[in-house]
Amino acid sequence: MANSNKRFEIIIQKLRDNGHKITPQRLVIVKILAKSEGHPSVENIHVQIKKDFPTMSLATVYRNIVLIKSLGEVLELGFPDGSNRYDGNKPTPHPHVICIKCKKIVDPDLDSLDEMKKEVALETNFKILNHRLDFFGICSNCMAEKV
Amino acid sequence: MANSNKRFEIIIQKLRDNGHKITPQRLVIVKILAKSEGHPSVENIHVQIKKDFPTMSLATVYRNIVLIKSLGEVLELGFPDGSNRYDGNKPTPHPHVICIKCKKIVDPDLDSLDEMKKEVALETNFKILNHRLDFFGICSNCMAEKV
DNA sequence: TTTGCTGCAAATAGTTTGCAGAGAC
DNA sequence: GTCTCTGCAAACTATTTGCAGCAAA
Repeated sequence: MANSNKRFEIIIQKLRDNGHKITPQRLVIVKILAKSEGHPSVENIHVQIKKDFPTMSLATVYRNIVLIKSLGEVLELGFPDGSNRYDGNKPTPHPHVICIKCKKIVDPDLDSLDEMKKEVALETNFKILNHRLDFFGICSNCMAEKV
Repeated sequence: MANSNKRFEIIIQKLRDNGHKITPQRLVIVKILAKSEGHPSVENIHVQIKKDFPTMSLATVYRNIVLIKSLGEVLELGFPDGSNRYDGNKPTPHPHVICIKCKKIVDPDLDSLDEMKKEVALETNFKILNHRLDFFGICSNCMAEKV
C-alpha cells in the first residue's frame, strides 16, 4: 500500500485537530491501521505491537480503535463470531471477499453498488446511509491445498 | 407471508427425516421461524413463546435455532453487536435493508448479485460460496418521526 | 424402553469499564 | 500543572454447555 504513509499522517492530524494526545501507543496503533495489511484483527494488532511494547494492553488497542472509528478513519468489519477486522487504509465502505479457510480478506474492484443503492432507496423508501457487502468463499491457495 | 405454512411443513419434515423428535417447544419455535415476521431475534422469539409456554428456556431457543440452521432451513443474520436476527421464511442469502433507528429489516427485490458474484470470482480467483449484502439507513416511518 | 430433549445454572470469550498512576502538552 | 491516556483487573453480555430429569417414538 503506497498511500499508507499518507493515511498515517491524515489520521494523526485528525487526532490532533480533535484535541487528542499523541502517545507512543497511539502512534503504533495508527501506523498499523494506516497500513491495514490483510485487514488485521484486534488480537493481531496487539500481537504485532507486543514485540516492541511488551506492556501494551489489549484495552488500549480497543480504546484507540473506538476513537479512530469515531473519527471515521477506520472501517470496522465486524463478524458475528467476534472476529472483527479493520481497514484504516480504505476507511469507506467497500466490498470484501473473505476466505472461510485461511480468513484472508481481499478487496475486489466493483462499482455497480451505487446504482443498486439508489434502486433500493427508491423501492423501500429508506434513506440509505451505509452498506456492507461480503463474499465468502475459498481462495486459490486454500483450493490448492488438498488436505 | 402466504407460504409460511408451507415453510413450517418443510422444516418439520426435514427434522423428522433427520431423526429429530418433534417436541412442543420445537413446534412453536419452528412455527415462528417459518413466518419470520420482521426477522425476529432470539430474544424476540423467546418473549413471544413465553406468553404460552412460561417455562420455555432461552437455551432451548438457541439449541433449536442451531439445529435448524444446520439443516439449512433458517438464515442467520448475525450482527457484530450480538443482535442476531433470523429468517426461516427465505432461508437462502438475500439482500437486506435495515433501519438503524427502529431495527426494522426489509427484503428488497434485487437480482443483479449473481452477475456480481461471477465478476468477483473471476477477478479474485476465489470460489465464491456465499454472500451477504446489507444496506443500512432510516425507514420512512423513522424519517417522519422528528423527535 | 431408549434416546434425545429441556430447564436450570454455570461457563465462555470478546469487549468494555473503573480506578489509580503515568505522561503529553 | 492539567487533563487525558494507559495498564490492570473486574464487569458485562450474548451464547454455549454440563447435568439430571423428562418425554417422544
